[in-house]
Amino acid sequence: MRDPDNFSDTPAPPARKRTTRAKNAEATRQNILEAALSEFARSGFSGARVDTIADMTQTSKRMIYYYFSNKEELYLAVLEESYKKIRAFETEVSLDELSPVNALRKLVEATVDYQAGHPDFIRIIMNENILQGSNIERLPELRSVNSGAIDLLRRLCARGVDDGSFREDINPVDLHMNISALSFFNVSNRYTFGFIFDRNFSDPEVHAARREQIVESILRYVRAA
Amino acid sequence: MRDPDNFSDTPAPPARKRTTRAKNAEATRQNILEAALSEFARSGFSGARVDTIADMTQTSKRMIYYYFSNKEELYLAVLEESYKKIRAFETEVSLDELSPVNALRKLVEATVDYQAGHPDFIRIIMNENILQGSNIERLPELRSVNSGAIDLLRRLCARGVDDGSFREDINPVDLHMNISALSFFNVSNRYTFGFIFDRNFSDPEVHAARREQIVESILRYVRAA
DNA sequence: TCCTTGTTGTACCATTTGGTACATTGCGGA
DNA sequence: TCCGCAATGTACCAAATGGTACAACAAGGA
Repeated sequence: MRDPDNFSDTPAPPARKRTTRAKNAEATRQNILEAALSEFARSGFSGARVDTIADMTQTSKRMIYYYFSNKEELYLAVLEESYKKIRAFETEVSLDELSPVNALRKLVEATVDYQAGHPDFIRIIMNENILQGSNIERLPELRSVNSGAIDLLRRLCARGVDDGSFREDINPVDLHMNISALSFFNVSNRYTFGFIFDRNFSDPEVHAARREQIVESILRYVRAA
Repeated sequence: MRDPDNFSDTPAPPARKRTTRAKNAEATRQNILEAALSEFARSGFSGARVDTIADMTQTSKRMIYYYFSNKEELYLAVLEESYKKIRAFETEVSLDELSPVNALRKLVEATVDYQAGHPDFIRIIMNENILQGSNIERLPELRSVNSGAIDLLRRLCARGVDDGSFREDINPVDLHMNISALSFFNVSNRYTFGFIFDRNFSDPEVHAARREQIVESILRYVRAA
């Protein structure tokens, strides 16, 4: 994913291979972003330590401030990239050749799996909500990004109404919210809920069973009559 | 619930009445707990400032360390009290004289309203999950506390199956999880979701409409056939 | 070859922050 | 009335933490 060249975490031997500096620049930036995602997700904005991020990087703290002028900007960059990645995922799921019911099933399953597979993303969003959305407001382009998800559902609902499998009065935003809520909660509250009710969501079987319940819940929500 | 005596939220005039010290002691502790809940909820564990909590209090930082030996213990006390309060609420909702469908409707509505009315509680739980449940593990009594919620649902399901209104294969933990997820998400993701999809959940009408969708979703989830 | 410019490492600083030393006050029991 | 101890206020500290000064290095154009 990245040129590991002459950077390493340990006190480091002088220098080994050698690539052009220009090439490393972007790689360094990405390297920082990945480390930052992990650290912000683990500890929240305030809990995250810039020094810790630097240590996870193949470069130094100096570089963090070189590419992202301060901690807040770095956090913002992480937030933006996280949302862009989930959008990319959504558009990848191909549903057009499936029946409405099967398409919705597939979409829900994919969403549940995606969220479960990206706990860092979930935590970043949780953290942003603790901060009362103060940063996301600076990223207005996310609105158009996410409205794609609604369009997708709107079309799907229309198809479902046409073939008689869905009821008519479904608001796609509510539907999206139901899907999001059920798949988000699985991950977001994994620790407290898992502890209190003794469910280990890391277990693949537990995950699959829960996913089926979510699918069931959504299908029952949209089905006609 | 508490002796309101000479405590108030505003900067407050020097000192007014005068109660016995002993009496004030418990009040001071409660006063600190309330301030801490608010601050931890607003900023998360790391983001919360002990000095800020002290400022919100009618007493000094010294007292925080007197009653709770350090920041972590204070956080733990807040977490514990939050859970105990939500338990108290659940047992208060009386459902026995209602039909299963109406009882479930009432329970869901009450849950949605309760969570919406206690955003600080929601944030505390979010924060605890960001911390990967490291503190809740030290409060094993919460397990028995919350298992009451499951018992309630189990009985309700049995009644519903008896009178033919509910399907037979409902797992009460899954049902509880659905209810929790849908009502939790409303509050937990209020800022990001609200911003992206332009929904203001503080608006009573928006809240009521969403609540009805959640009830609908749950009822469809349990209904027979 | 040399100089400009983007990139990077080292060492350091000022402030913030959790936490404490120490003195003081006043209630309640003897 | 007086003393012991719970309760509290003031002032302070050491460590952690976000951020920076400054120098140096490398690559590419002149």
